[in-house]
Amino acid sequence: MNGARRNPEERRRRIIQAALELIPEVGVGGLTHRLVAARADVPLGATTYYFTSLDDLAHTALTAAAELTAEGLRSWAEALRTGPDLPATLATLIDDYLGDRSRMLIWNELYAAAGHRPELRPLAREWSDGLTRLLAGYVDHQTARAVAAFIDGILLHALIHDRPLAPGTVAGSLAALMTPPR
Amino acid sequence: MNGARRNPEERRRRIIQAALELIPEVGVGGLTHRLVAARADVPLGATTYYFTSLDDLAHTALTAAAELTAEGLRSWAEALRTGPDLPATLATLIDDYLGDRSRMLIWNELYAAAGHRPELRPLAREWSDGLTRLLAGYVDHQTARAVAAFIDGILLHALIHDRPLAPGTVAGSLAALMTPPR
Amino acid sequence: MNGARRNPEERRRRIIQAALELIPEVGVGGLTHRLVAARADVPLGATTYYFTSLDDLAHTALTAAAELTAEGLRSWAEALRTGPDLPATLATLIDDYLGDRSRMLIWNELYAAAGHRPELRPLAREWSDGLTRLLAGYVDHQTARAVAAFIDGILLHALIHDRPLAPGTVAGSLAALMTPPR
Amino acid sequence: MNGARRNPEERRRRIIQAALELIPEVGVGGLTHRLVAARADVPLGATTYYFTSLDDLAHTALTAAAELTAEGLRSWAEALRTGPDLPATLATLIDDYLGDRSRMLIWNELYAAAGHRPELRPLAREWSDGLTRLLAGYVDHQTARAVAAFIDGILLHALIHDRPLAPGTVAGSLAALMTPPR
DNA sequence: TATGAATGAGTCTTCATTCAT
DNA sequence: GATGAATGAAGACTCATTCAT
Repeated sequence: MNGARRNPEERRRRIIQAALELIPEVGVGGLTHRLVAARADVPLGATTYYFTSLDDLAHTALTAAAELTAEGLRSWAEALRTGPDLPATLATLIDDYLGDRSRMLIWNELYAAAGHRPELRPLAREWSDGLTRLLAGYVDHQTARAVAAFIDGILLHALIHDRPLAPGTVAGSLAALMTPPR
Repeated sequence: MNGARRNPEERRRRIIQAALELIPEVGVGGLTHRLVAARADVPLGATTYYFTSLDDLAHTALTAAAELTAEGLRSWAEALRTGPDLPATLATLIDDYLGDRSRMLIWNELYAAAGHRPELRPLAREWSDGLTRLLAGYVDHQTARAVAAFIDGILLHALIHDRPLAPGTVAGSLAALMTPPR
Repeated sequence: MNGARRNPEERRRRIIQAALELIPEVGVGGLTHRLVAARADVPLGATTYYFTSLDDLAHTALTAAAELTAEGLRSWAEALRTGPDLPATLATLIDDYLGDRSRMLIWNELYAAAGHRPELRPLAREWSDGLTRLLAGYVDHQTARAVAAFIDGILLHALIHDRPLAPGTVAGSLAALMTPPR
Repeated sequence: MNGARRNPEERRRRIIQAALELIPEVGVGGLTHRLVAARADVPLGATTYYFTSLDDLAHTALTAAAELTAEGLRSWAEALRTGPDLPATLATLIDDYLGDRSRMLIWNELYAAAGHRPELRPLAREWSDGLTRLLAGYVDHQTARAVAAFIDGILLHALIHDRPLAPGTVAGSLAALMTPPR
């Protein structure tokens, strides 16, 4: 009777979505079939039916997060292309990102998990590599890497400090980083 | 006859040390009494005898890591005081840090764990706050925060990339960040 | 092929039955998952699958015992309604009860457990309250309470003495208790 | 320096006293060396040093409780000897007893424990037998047993009901029980 | 195809008891 | 004589995974 509920693709998506909601709350390591099934409001069996194992589920969810990130990068690209001032636009984009704490937490979990699960490293690199590629359209590659690292540092700081760096400061620092030495 | 075995302080230290070895391998969430006991080569009961709970053990180990970090900061302070050129000295220190992958992994685990375990946030802040305080002796506070964030970003990048940023690039970026705009 | 094993209701009942068998042997506090699972001839996991916790299991078993007691009271009611002489009939019923040592032990365990587990008190009151209600159909309420207390005292004595009170004595005492003072 | 603390007899007594305090709170089965040692404010080792095993400790504590009960019976004997009216005096004594909930709980624990630990049965019988002996000085033996059972029933009821039987009712019932049928 | 009952391995934790000091 | 460090057995409980239906 409930077509949507019975749609396999939809089921998978709900489960992944539930996992993504839970990761910021309990960490990747805190995921359990039961927790995910309850959050997704699907039967317990569904989580093992649609995914080979819990690891598979976690990996799929993190891949989905990476895909979302790729989308985010595309919108950054668009903004940078049309924005008037590179550092200021970047600072604004970063400030927007800071508003999505859960996205940052997922990413941080991914970094940590990649530390002891090598198969996650390519996934963990996606954001940073994509960001570097994007920036490399404006500055040289080494500088792009440095700026990407700086941005990651800013996000990391925001996670554990009550007050993030002020956008103005960020913009200034970005400008300094990206301006070729006189 | 068995003096070593009867040395409580030594026992505690061995257990903490084992936990610190394991965190980079399995993550904070991957710690188990059994794993720690086996690594420390102490009976299973010892891990619960010396620590109220596994959480207590993990927290104690992370606190010990923070203490090591504080020591590291003191040696950075010394190096900066005597070093000729601030950015170059910092770049060297960072490069040294990059050699201690396990220390970086522990720190990263701490960041991630702090994301869903608020009681760890003060601990997670220690490195970043200490670094900021140190830098604030040389530049204004906002800049110090930005530089600290940058350094954390560099370390993070090194964790997931095969090749870290070149010290020369780092030194250049630091100089740019720390030089007051003309 | 294994129909019986797949019958959840049956499983639950077996586990509860096992607990009820064990309580007289080891006490409520002596119940363990392992003990119950072995007695019920079910896998260890079944005891935690069907009951939230060991406390839940014990509570459920005691509730089942209370239900049996309620049935017992209904048959007492029937017997008293049709019996010729109230005290003599009661004495006979009590004497019958004395033959079921395990039921008495369970009830005694419940009383003791209720002493330090307040959530069991309502359950512990069921027998005594039901009995009082029943008797209140024949004598005034205060007397009914006194008689109910007397009956409980008789049962208690039987538990620790080799030889219970003689039914004749019991009948005489009941008659004395229930006869309005001249 | 602290002579009392170092006095072995005193130590034993403190431990037993602690156990007696704890039994109403956690039950006989809930006793642990640690709990008792903490309550008695003695080192953990003392509880195993002065008692062969935890069972021994519990048994000794219950024996001490029985001894207290024997004392209680002596004062009942004295009261009954000098009191004007037997049922009324007994009712008063019972009412006093009801005020000492912890003593009732200990006794109830003893009854329950005796159910599955036969070695405790003689101890459990002490109160009831002593009471019967005492009453046998005033009424025939069978009646004495019945009255003793009634009194135990009253105490039991008080444990699980908020409101005990009224002393007046108790006195009336006792009078009825103890008056030879006309 | 989909489910949820079922299981047993593995987790943290408690604790009686031992024993070196 | 006394203590408290130490240990390993055992307990409650969780959960990934399997599989009958």
